[in-house]
Amino acid sequence: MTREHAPCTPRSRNGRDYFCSVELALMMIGGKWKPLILWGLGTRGTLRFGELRRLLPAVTQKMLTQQLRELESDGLVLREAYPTLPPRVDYSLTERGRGLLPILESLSAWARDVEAQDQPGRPD
Amino acid sequence: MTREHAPCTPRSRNGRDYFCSVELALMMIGGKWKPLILWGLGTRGTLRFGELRRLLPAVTQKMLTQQLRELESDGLVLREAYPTLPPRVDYSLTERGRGLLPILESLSAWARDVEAQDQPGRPD
DNA sequence: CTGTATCCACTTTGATACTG
DNA sequence: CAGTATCAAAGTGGATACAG
Repeated sequence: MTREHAPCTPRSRNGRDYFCSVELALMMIGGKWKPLILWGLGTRGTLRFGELRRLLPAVTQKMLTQQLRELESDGLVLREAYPTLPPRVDYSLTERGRGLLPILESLSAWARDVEAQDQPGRPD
Repeated sequence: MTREHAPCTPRSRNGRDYFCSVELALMMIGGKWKPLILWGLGTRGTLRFGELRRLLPAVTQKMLTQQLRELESDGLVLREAYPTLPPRVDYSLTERGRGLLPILESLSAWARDVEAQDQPGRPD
């Protein structure tokens, strides 16, 4: 690590301040349910709102809507609404969102190592 | 993405529930100032408490102590206290903490792409 | 079916003062 | 120097009811 990869200059996005790019990334994926949502959309592809709800029963409707809105406004998730009756809304990952998946997998692998170290003899 | 890399089985750590390993990782690095602290220790090596304070002036003393305690109890940061007068405490990354650095760099690179796309003509 | 709106509990963060 | 204690402010999440 000879170069400075993440300059710590104060910046701001949507009114929230941050100092390094890692913080920005965490602002976008750090919501309580966002990793789960991203993972769901990443592994299953396009999902309707109701399908997401059934996939993540622990998430209340309010939070699911809210987190999806934030993911959408950060350009990670694409929302496509069809003004039919009853209404139908499809959610999927954008290119930007898909670019995050390999990193989430690395994070996941790292965390699974941590779990394995903390609880030896319970490899899965 | 043909395999399921992060099984979404409910688990718990320190009394907090989570469902996938990515969430666990976010629990450990998702604190408001943790990325900054990890980055500081990653790029500068061992730092005393006061050096960290000067490096991160925006972080209050209370928060710095608190986040360091959590990083320590998650095994990411090593705390070495010398009972001298005045007291002296050194902080550094553990092996586990260092394992996170390449991933933080990927996250950082991804976020800088996002910044570049959002604000064309301001590459840095 | 896919949302909003409201209210409340809980948690997190900050400001300030004090200590070994 | 490196904290701890306390209180107040702000943010977050959940339950419930209602709407197009």
